[in-house]
Amino acid sequence: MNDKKKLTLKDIGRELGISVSTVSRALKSHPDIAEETIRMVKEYAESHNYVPNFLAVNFRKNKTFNIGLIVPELVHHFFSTVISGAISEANRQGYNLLISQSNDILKDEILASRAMLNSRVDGLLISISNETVEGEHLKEFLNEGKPVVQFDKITDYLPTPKVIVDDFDGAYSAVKHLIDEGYTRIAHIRGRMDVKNSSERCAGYLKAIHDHKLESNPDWVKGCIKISDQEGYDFAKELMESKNPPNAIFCITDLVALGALRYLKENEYHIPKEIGLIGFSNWMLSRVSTPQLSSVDQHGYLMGVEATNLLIEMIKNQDLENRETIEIKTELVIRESTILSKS
Amino acid sequence: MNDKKKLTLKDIGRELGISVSTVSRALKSHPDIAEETIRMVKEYAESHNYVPNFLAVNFRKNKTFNIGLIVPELVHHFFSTVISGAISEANRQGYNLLISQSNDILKDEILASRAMLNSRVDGLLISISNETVEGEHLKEFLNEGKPVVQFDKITDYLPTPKVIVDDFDGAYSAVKHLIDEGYTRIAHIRGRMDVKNSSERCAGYLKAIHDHKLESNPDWVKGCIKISDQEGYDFAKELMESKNPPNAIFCITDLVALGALRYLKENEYHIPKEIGLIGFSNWMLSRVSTPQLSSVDQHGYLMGVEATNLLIEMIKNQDLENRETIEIKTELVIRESTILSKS
DNA sequence: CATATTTCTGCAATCGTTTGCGCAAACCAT
DNA sequence: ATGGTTTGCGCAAACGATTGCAGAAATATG
Repeated sequence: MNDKKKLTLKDIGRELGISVSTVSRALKSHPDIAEETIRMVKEYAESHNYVPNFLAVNFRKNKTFNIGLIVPELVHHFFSTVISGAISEANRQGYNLLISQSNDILKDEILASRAMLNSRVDGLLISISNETVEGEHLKEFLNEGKPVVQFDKITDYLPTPKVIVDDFDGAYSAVKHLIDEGYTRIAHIRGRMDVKNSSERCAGYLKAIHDHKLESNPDWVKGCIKISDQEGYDFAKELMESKNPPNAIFCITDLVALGALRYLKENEYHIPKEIGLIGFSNWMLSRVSTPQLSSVDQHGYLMGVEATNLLIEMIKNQDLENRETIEIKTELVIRESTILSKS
Repeated sequence: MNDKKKLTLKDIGRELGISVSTVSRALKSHPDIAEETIRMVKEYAESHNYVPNFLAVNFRKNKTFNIGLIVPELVHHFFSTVISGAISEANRQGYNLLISQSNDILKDEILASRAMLNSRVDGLLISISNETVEGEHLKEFLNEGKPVVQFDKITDYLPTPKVIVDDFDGAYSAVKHLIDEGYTRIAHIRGRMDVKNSSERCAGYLKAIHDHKLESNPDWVKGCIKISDQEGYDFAKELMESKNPPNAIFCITDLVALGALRYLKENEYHIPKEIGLIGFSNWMLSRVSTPQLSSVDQHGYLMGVEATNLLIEMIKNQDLENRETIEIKTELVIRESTILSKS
C-alpha cells in the first residue's frame, strides 16, 4: 500500500516524448513553450493529478514556505486568537506555520528560535517572553537574511517591523468611557511597568485622568506581578477598604477584573451602581460573567493577519529593512459593568 | 548582510582535503571511517558550527519531519491545551508541527488536509469536524503510506489509532460525585447525540443514575446544539420552572454550566445548597466563577503528548496497522458548586 | 614473498526540480 | 537566395546530502 509512486516531471516527459525541462516550463506557462505543448502537458498533468514534489522544489529554491511563530503561551485566549489569524493568512498565501511557545522563559525561547532557524523557516513571527531584553538570538535570523516581525510583546532593541496593539489609546478610551459615564474616582490595577503593554495602558489611564482633571491618587494604582485573578481580588479589597475608596476600577486584563469582581460581589457592592469595573482584552470570560464585564477588544485575529502579511511581504522582497510599525486600533466593548448613566 | 553562506559538506571536505562522502560518514560516526578522521571532521564541524541543510536532507530522505495537526477550533481552551502538549512532544523528538483549523466545516477540513498532504507532512494528527462522517479525504494519507492518528473527536470509519478522553467514565464519576454528596434529582444538559463525546457523557450520566437507583426522568435531559452559555441559561430556566425541578445539574461543558449558573444566580438559588452544578473540561472559566465550578478535567496536554508520541512511533516504523485506542482518564475537580455535605 | 583479508576512503549516481545557454528549425526581410 | 531574427525545445549543471560499490592501502595469513 506504500507503493503509490508519485508522478514526476520525468514520468510526464517520458510519456509525452518531451524533455523534463520543457515539462517544467510548460507547467508554468513559460513564453518559450508553444501553446500546443503547454496545453498537452497541463492536460496530462491534470488528468494524472501530478503534484510537484515540494521537498525538491523547496530544496532547489532554498525556501521552505514555512513561517515560524513563537508566543509566550499557547493556552491563552489572546495569543490563540492571534495564531488563528496568522494561520489563516499564511495558508491563504501558501505558507505553513510552525508554532512554538517560550513559556515566558528566555532559555526556551532561544531553544525554539534555534530550532526554527535550523529547520529553515523563511521568516519568524515572535511575541517575546517577559525575560527577553535584547534578543541576541533573534539577530541570527537577520544575519542570515531571514525577516522577523515582532508582535504584541516587543523589544525596541531589534530593528524589525512590529505589529502592536495601541494599548495607550485603548486604555485611554476605557477610562474616558468611565468618566463619560460619570465615575469620578478611578483606580487602576496595572501590570509590571517593565512590560511595555502594561506601562502603555497605565500611561493611557493617567493621561485620561489628567485630561479630564479628575482626582489623581497614587494609592489608586496597584501593581500586579502575575496578572492573576487572585491579585485582582486582593487589590480590590485593598482599594475598597482604604480610607479613600475609588468608585471605578480599570484593570489590566479581564482576568484581573474578574478577581476584583469576585471581591466586590462577595462584599455586596452593587456593580455598576456603586462601582464601575472594566477590563482589557475582551476574553470570553468577560462575556459570561455576572454582571457582564466591559472590556477593550484587541482584535487579535487582525493582528495575526497583519503580522503574517507583513512578514510574507518581506520574505518575497528579500527586504529586511522595513521598519514600519503597525498599530492595531482597539475597540471599546461596553457591557453591564460600567453602564452608570442608565441604571 | 545576506551573504552569510552556510557551510556545506563540500566546504569541509575541501578544507580538510577529504571527500564529501567521508565527511558525511564521519559526522555520523560510520564504522568505515577511521577514528582519527572522525575526530578531525567533528572538531572542524563543531568549531565552524556546521549545520546540515535540512532541505537537502529531507529531500534526499523524502521526509519533512513535519507533522500536520488539524483541529476544529484553535481559540478553544481544550484544543489549545492539546496543541500545547503536541508541540512539546513533537519538538522533543525533533519534529515540527503544522497547524490548521477546520472551523467545524468539512470543506475547510478537506482543504487543510490536502494542503498538508501536498506539503508532505510525515503524518497527521486530527480531531475531526462535526460535519465529517466518513473522512474519505483522510484515506488519501493512508493510501500514501502516511500514518494518521485521531484524537478527541473521532470517527470509527477510519482504521487509525485513536486517542480519546474516557468521556463515559468522566461523566459517570461526575454524577456519582453528585450522588455521593447527597443530590438525588439530577438533570443533564447534553450536546448532540451524533457527536460521540456528547453521547458518551450522556451514557455515563444515565448509567450512574441507573446504578444508584435514582429517579430517572426524560424531562431532565436537555439537548444543546451549539453548546453555548445561552443554551445553558435557557435550559436551566426550563428545568427549574418545571413542575418537577432537579436539585443538581450536570452540564456537557463548563461554558454551558456557566450559563446555567447565571440563571440560577439571577433567580437567587443557593449553590450548592439548593442546587448542585458541575461542568466538564475544567476550563479556566470554572476556576474564576462565583461560586467556583466543579468540573471534570480532560488532561488535554497529556492527550496531545500521547497522540503525538503514537504518531511518531508509527512514522518511524512505517506502521499503519497500529489500531490501538488510548483512553485518557479524566479527573474529577471538586470545587464549591457541588459541596453539599459540608455546607 | 605471495596472496588473502581488512580497513579506510573516494567516485559517482541519486533524489526532483529549476534554469542558463545553446542550437535547430522556421520565419522574415532584403 | 542570403543573412538575420524569432520560436521552441533540450542539454546539462546545480542545489546538498546520502550511499552502493570499487579500489587503494595497510595488515594479516600461509
